[in-house]
Amino acid sequence: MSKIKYVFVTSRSEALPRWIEAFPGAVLALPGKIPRLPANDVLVWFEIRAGLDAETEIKRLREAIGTRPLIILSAMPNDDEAIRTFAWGAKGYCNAHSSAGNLKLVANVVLQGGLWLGDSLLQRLINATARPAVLASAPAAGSAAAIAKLSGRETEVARAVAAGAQNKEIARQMNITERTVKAHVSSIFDKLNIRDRLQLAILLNRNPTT
Amino acid sequence: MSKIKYVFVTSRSEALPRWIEAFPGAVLALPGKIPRLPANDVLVWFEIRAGLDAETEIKRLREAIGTRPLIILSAMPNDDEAIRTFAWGAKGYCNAHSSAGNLKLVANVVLQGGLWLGDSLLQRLINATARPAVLASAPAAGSAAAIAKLSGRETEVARAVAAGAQNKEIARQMNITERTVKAHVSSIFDKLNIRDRLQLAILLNRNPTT
DNA sequence: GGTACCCCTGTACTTAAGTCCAATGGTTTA
DNA sequence: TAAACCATTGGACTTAAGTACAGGGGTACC
Repeated sequence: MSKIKYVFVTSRSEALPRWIEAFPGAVLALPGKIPRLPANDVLVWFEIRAGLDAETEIKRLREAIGTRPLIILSAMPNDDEAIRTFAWGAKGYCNAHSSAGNLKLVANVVLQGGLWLGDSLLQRLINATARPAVLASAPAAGSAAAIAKLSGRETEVARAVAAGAQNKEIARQMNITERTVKAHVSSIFDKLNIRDRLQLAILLNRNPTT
Repeated sequence: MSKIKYVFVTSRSEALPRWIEAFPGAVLALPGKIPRLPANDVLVWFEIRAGLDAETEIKRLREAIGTRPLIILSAMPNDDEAIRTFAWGAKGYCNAHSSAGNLKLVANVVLQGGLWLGDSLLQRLINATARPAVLASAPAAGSAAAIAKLSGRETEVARAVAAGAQNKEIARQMNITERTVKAHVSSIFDKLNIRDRLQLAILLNRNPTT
């Protein structure tokens, strides 16, 4: 992993000392004035502040940063706010006044592909999800029938493709060769009688009507 | 952080080579036969295997390990199983055949207080939780808001792409050159800050809330 | 033991996709 | 009227995707 660039998006005039302590080279940006970002290895922090439409700002920010990881800072964290931010695509949510050490920890976790959220929050998510109705409606109707024809690994690959992943990414994630991913992908096309990954994404992502 | 002890709970007679590679000093234990554990710095892995009542086992295991972090391994990971395991208190869920490097990564994330779960899973959790309250007031930032930024022709192209069409087909259909289609497509990617047509399809096809 | 999968990989090839640089003519707007 | 989009295209290029052909090792079933 090469050098990571840290960008703090906040309406403050200057960064909190702890942020700088944690990430000396960090860049400060105002909401709505996001600088151009390099292709990768960027971690974006957004601080929710009073008197600021977090939803609008975060969504705008998301468009500016694409799929780069985003962590939300809040001076007064609470579960509801956290859930909303995760719904907007955040990978982490933590106290804006966390120590430098904790910030680095959170950054590490997120950069390694993990999520950062409190235990109470997780429990709320689980409780809301682990109900029959939700579970039942999860996989789209069309997809369920389609996926049934696939083998275990093929299913994994198909899901990843439907989520927008490229072969190389899937290979890394599943710890196999890109060649093997291609083999699975071809087999999937064959079984589902479709021509390319775009069709697969459409098939698996389409809504169950109802 | 002092030395961490890793315990793998599985019905296998021996650990997978990758587990040992990742954690040379790891201990193997059978479900129901958990050894006494030191006070802290223990990370417990539990492998879900066919023909085993995961729920009962995990709950029993939970009693034996207290609040020590638990990560679930599954040879055939899927979202439903993952949700259930998190409901039972797991901190992570990953493929039992992950590489040594990945296992260490997951361990790191969890030991540092993070959670490990796939993106697709998070999305399901979020959707289940946030839908009634949040989405009600903010109808699908996805398609509508995104498309608004596109010009007329770009919108046409975007819709065709999201429907699974190839550039050549779109060209014929719109009676322009494939080259022009490409230009529109590139412009779309640029405006929506996405990388390829697959992402576009996902963006436009994801539930526009009725 | 044979047949049929599944999972994994390699080489080599064709084609679709996407980008870069560059240009033309039309419309809208400050 | 200049600036700023929009729609259109060309040439050249790089890379991702997908296919064809071919193999190895594993499990499951008859």
